Amino acid sequence: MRRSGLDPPFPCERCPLRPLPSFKRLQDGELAFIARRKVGQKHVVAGDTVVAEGEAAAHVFTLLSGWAFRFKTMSDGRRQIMSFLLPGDILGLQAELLDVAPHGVEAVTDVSLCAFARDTVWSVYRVHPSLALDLTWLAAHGERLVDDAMLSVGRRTAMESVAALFVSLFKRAESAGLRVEDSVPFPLTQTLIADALGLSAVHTNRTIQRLRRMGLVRIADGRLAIGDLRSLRRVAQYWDQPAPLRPLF
Amino acid sequence: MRRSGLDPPFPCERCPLRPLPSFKRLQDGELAFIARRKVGQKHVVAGDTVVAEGEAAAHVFTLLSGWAFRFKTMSDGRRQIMSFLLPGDILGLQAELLDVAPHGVEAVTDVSLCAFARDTVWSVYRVHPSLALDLTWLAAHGERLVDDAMLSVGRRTAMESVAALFVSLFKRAESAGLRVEDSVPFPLTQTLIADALGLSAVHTNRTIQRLRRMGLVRIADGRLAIGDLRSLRRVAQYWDQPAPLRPLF
DNA sequence: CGTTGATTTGAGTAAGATCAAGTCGGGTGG
DNA sequence: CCACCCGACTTGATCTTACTCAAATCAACG
Repeated sequence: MRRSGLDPPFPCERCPLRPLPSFKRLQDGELAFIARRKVGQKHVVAGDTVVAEGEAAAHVFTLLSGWAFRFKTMSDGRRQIMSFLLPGDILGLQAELLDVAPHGVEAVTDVSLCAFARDTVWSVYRVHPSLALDLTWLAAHGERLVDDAMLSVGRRTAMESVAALFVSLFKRAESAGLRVEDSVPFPLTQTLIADALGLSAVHTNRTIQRLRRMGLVRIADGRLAIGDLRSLRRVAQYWDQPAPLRPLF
Repeated sequence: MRRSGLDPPFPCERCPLRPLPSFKRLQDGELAFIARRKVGQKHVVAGDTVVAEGEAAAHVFTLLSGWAFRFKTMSDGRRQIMSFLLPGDILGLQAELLDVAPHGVEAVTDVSLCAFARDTVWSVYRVHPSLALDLTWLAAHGERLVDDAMLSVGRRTAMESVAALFVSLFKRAESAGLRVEDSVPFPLTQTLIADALGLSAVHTNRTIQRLRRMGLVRIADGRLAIGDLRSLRRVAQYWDQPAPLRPLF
């Protein structure tokens, strides 16, 4: 296990995410404001904890690179993953507002996070109402993701759930600028997928194999490619509205 | 089916919820501001739709009285309830921010809602930063509820899920001032509970019967009483941190 | 080359779904 | 008042999806 720490902040002016077409442009002064509130870069090694379950809030973070997930565990070890976090996603808002993190956050890959000063949220609300609204937008968007996942876990069959997860992650990875040719990076183990969908790892494995044999997905070398998006969506019964521009902190 | 409509607003100054001990006190001017933005009272009859799935946002509402629920349906009729809404809960924030309601809302009982003017959210952010923060708090709190529910649907057994739902609803109803003696109103049908927990109605029925026979809950005359909260929590493996004061719009 | 984590396969089992009746209570119309 | 209807709840029987346990394979790594 390698070290985790807090480095000098990566300069927002050279942010690799912000220029992407899926992110909202900022107004004058807003970028400078965000940059000023950024206190450093946190690095967490794959498999390590970013935020411990039930811990008081440390910082609000934006995920700059790498994948992570939010989860809850039960005393006997059962675990439910609420959502995966990709570059551009914010984390720690709940913990900040509700005083304590109602869930843990763990890094799937090595991860780099932009850390914001402790009073950032409140200062955003006082100084930049439009950024504050963006923050609420991000909270609402986060809930939308969980709502979608809830439909999978509660009502979709294993086949449909896995298919829906693949479509959703593919689109999100694409919008984070991770798509190359017809594939995106895919660092999730089958155990993680199982914990996100409320399935056992064994059953998840068999389900993925079926999707593969149907030629709907290809997973190899840590990358995910979708053969026929239309068909996969049909299997999943999953249609989302086209994503609007999203804010980035 | 009786009529639904929009009546003159119930005066915020005489709000029956706000004085309750679980709600946050407001600063000077905030109540007046809220009252000014309130455009009317919407009444929806039990079983009717408050917000249609996929519809553009109409208003942001606060639930004044009655119970409702947020849900998604699949083309073949399978339905997942994301969360129940009790007096004091806000609804329509997601639809307002994300342009379209990602889920439907239906009334369980007859329901009365405080409707706010279309530009309310933005004006809150410009004029009353502290209220804006409250709005985000409510969004974050809403997501916490869904996260909890997700653990039930994904990882808890039927027994645990039902128990957890009962505990959660009992506490929420209590904090909305609905508790009388050792019971709260309980208008949910077993079908609704099933749709919230991702179970079949039949299995939900048998599970509730078991809880009853164990003496952990009593449900009669549309009310829910919990025999031994401690034991029920143990069965559910459900412990929440004591609720902090929550904002009310 | 042994270890470790991820994936795969097989066999047996159980939680929960589905199908089919039947009960109970509260309306509604005759 | 009574017959009927409807929705919610209940019960029994059967079936299936997905879980559990156990072991094998495979690749990466030190």
